[in-house]
Amino acid sequence: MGRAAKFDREAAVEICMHEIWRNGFEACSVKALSEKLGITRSSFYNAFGSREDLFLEVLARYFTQTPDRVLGTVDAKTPVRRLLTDFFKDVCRTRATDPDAKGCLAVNCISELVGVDETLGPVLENTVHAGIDRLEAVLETAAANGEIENDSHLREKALALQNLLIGLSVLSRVVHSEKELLSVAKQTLTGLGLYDEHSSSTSHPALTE
Amino acid sequence: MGRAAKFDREAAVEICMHEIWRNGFEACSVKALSEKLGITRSSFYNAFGSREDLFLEVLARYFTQTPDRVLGTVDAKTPVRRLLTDFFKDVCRTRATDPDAKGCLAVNCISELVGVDETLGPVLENTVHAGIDRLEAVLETAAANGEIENDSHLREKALALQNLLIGLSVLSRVVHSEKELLSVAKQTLTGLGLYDEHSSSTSHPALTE
DNA sequence: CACTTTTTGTCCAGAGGTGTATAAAAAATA
DNA sequence: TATTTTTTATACACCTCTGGACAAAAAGTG
Repeated sequence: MGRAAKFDREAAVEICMHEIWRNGFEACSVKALSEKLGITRSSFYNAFGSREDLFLEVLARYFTQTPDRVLGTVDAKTPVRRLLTDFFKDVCRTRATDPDAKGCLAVNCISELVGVDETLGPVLENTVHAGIDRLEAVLETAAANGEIENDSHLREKALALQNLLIGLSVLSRVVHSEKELLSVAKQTLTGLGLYDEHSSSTSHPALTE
Repeated sequence: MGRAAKFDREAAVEICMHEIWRNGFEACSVKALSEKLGITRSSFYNAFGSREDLFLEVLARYFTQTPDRVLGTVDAKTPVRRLLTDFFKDVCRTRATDPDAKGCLAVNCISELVGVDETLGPVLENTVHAGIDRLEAVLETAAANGEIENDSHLREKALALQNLLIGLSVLSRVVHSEKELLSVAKQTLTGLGLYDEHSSSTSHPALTE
């Protein structure tokens, strides 16, 4: 019942997310972010606590929007190869259609923060490990329902998938052609026995560069 | 016939390279680098011109030391699959044995500078494209001497190799086990038809994590 | 010694930013 | 009106840094 906040917190986090995504975390000072939001530094600190806390909020929000949400929707009946193929196609399209070619926020910040920032670095490390865990779980589902062979190397296959994802995220900063990114994904997934030929292209034909 | 420089320029570039590699370019101010070198800012500017010029010198020096030098040694008789396999093994070992897990200087700086710094960003973009070109040339050699099939998709295969390399560079910031990195490389190379089973392990058995 | 190059130190004028504290004003509700 | 929360503005004390200019000192050679 006190004064209402002047700005929409969700919208503010979204704006900060894009600034950090485009310019990197270190380049986004509290002063610069406050100005971008049209509020004073005092209001920024009152609303978000600190730049580090804001970053954690940004990360959380980012993960509600990333293509890899679908990896958490897997159940015993999910056709995993189709899901993975669709997922990587979605990643390629998302990265290729981004006008700023910003890549992936989390992957961008690995270079910047892991081994450098004692608080945020480990957060990003955990993000990568969680991603590998999730991919492994997805592969376990595939093995359980006979889609792929369980050759006791699912962890390694999950690592290779995460590597493909990370690589695409960085490569897309430089290579902007969806077709080229898709060819990388297709080749690597095919080699891992995970490419689904009949996968939906989600109603969009592959775009030419 | 004037005064001699007080410091060894090569050694200075090496020191700066490690600082930038470990902390990122933006974090390395002229003041900090000068202090690290034990010289004044004036001497820094006199010797290197600018921080951007220094960075270009650092990059050039870095590329004289990176594992991918071997890709330029290919001639018509080179067994390409062995060379590529050895190369990726070397990359995995180099990254895994780095006590700081610094990854790859050039790849680290992509996130930081591409799309952000108008001068240095394009330099790094060109580096990536040059890497793809070089891999494509290597694959053309392999096709010419019958090691692999020339299916008119060598450019795409080169892209997939570059993606593997970039992925490993970033992944190694988080995953420090050489064995795990090697498994990623092996799986992906195998899938691309480029893994050489009899490749030398360069007299070091794979280290366990 | 003269000449040259490098190093040093200082200044300029400016730029950018930090977290914390505090008081007043503003906005909302009862 | 009183109460509460948010916003604003300001101060503190400090920090960090920039490129360029310039003069003097230092170091090396002829």
